[in-house]
Amino acid sequence: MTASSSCEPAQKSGCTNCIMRGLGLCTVLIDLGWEQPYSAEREAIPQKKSPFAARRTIFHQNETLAGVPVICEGWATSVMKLSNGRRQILSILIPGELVTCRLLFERQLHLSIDAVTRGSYRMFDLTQLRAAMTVSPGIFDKLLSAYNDERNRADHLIADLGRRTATGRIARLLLDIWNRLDKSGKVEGNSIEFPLRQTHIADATGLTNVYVSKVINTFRNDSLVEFSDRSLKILDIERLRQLAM
Amino acid sequence: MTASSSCEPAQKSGCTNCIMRGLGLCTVLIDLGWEQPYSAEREAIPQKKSPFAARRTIFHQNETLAGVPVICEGWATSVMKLSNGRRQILSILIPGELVTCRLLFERQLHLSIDAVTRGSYRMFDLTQLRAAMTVSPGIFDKLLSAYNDERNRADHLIADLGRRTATGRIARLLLDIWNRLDKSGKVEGNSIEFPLRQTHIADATGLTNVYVSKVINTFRNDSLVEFSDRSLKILDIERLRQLAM
DNA sequence: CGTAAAATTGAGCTGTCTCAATCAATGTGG
DNA sequence: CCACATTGATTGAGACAGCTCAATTTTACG
Repeated sequence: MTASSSCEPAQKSGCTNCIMRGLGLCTVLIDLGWEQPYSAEREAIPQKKSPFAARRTIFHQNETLAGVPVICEGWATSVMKLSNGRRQILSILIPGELVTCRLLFERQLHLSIDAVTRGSYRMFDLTQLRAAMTVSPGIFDKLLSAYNDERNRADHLIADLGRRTATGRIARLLLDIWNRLDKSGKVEGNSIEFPLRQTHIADATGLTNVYVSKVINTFRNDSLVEFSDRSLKILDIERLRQLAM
Repeated sequence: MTASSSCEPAQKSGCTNCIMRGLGLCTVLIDLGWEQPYSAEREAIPQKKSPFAARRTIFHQNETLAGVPVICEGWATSVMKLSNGRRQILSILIPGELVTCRLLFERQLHLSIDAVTRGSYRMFDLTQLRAAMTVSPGIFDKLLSAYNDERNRADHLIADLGRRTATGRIARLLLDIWNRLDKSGKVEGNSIEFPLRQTHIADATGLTNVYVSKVINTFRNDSLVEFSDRSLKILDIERLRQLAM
């Protein structure tokens, strides 16, 4: 049986590298054969997954959540929307990632979660997670170190926005996503899935979509990267790293 | 007895609003009469405080710490230093504040802590703190919510740097510091202690010291603020808030 | 009191933005 | 499965916010 149109191919699922699976918090799914390729059995698994459509806001700024959402399939962004109508992307969420560890300790979201592609998330119950944390020091440490990673990325983003030029910021964004996908073995040949629009890059780097287009074109003309069919190929990673300093 | 030259007046100590005191983690000091005004007794308290000089780096980027430092007196900054020589201030540390909650879960500092004024810090033992956290849910929650606050500020800074103009960023920085001091009752009349140099403001807002000088002068000419003798007086907070949007 | 650090000022430059028009790609409903 | 509507990308011309450089003055500090 091939995958139906309502279901992503197993490839795109984040389960393999999902933080919750790493914590053993997903045993039910493992037992049920979740990691097997797409199959009738798999579709029979109780679907607690919530789908989301592309380009929709999944959770609104200031919404209150009773759990911690994890992105199962598809890409999303966490966005801060300012009163002047401008938007700043705080982080790009790829499959298998927790939306934000902050929700482990606070029910209110201070930012909006917007979908890039269509996909799905699974909501992990907060009290259940907190209980797991107090019982198991391993889980506690891993979740907190995930929080530290989040914080680390935020700090680097601050430095990028405050002290780097457009070229550097964009190069760093591309390399950052590259590295994250690389860690979970999602680099194929020298290219990765890359569903972000230039608008997303602009909102993530504090630039204009117009200017992003111009910078990306210089990258293309210099044979650094190639975009095609929602994927990114890096042709000269060394020179790109140079631009990222 | 008046304060000796080697000791700040009680006014400048952060103990009154120190997070550790709030957590009851400072009972020894309380019992010994720490909260009394400057006195011979107070000076007799076992001094675990470590002094630091103005404008010095207190902890270096990538240093490994066995505890969590709390600023007792004086102001400091946490700074990210880039390879191109530029620097970005991630946060301004005022007396009574924990340097960063990240150190509760990770021994390595990823940024540098630089003093603004001279002052002192006290190092809280990591294992002792972790133990207190596991024993007392109250302490756990408070420290984690402090971490959330930190994270929150980082997110807002990202949005500021990415999507706001120089005027807005500077206005927001001034108001942010104002509000933090206000919370701990340190606004007197309509002015606050303000030891930051324009260079600090520049590094915190991602601008140049030259341009900061120009913007601040427009603020002065518009009778929004007044700087004198390391203090800041806000003359028209409403209009300043407008500029901050 | 002398030296180092900080602030000010001006002239010129440039990276990035705005506006606007056009073209390409993607998605949707009949 | 096509036609239309929407969203995204490209391009060019012009404007301006914020930068660099450099000289001078003011302030802070040992």
